[in-house]
Amino acid sequence: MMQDTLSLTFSALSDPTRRAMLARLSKGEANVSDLAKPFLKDMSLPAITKHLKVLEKAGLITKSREAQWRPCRINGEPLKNVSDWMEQYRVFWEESFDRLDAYLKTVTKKDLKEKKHGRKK
Amino acid sequence: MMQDTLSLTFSALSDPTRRAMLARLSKGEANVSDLAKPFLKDMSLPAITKHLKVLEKAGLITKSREAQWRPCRINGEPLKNVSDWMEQYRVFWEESFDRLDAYLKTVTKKDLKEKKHGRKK
DNA sequence: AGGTTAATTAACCATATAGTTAAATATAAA
DNA sequence: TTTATATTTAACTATATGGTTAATTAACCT
Repeated sequence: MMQDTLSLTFSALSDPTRRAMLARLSKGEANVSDLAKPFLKDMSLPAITKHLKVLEKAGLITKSREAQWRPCRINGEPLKNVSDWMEQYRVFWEESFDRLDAYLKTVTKKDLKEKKHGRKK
Repeated sequence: MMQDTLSLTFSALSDPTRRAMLARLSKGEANVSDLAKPFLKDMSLPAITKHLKVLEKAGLITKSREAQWRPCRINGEPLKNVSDWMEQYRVFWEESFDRLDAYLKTVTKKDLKEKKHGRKK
């Protein structure tokens, strides 16, 4: 079972169908059948409803009512929490480039030496 | 089933135990029993092993061997992918609510116009 | 009222996930 | 060689997840 909001958000984002729905909603409001259209060859409408429920429970979208349609809108707030959580780790992917760079420089130097002295390892 | 790397990463991050392990590893290398210690009142060691396997398969940590210990290190690369994915949504949490609201209303108006003049898309 | 469109709910199924206990493996140390 | 420590694997269980089809609800349109 999952109670904390960050887990709920990450879990909702861990599905490509749901991420595609968010991507669509980032271009503007859309109702359920609009959102379903790209996926109806792969899955049924009830499956879509379920995915939307997951997004809704995570607070990533909101649904309203307009006649028989349910227009959905993206809500970025939970993504703010993800972004805040990510910040503490930024150094670990920016640093890796430095290390790779340093490593490549080392290898190059070593290689040059090896060539000169005809030695390996 | 989950094949794409982004889904794998989000899924690995959707558990508070695993995020706590990452937080611990962000302070430096640690072996399995170090990582387990804060959780042994809540779960068994095999449960810890499984969580670490999830993190490892997502590429978020690497494990090496040192005598009977398995020192683990964080690997930030998958988080870079998450960060890149997140960028397209930054506008939805970072801009003022008024501006975001205005933006969404614009998109909605366009959609309504399209509806008025007949078919969408 | 009857029919159409939009979306959800119910009931069900298969697989994945997160945990358990008990046994096994790997290495060090006595 | 035995024992202790660190960790994993095996076998199992319960619940969650992601899908299905069939039925249902809700609102609109003649």
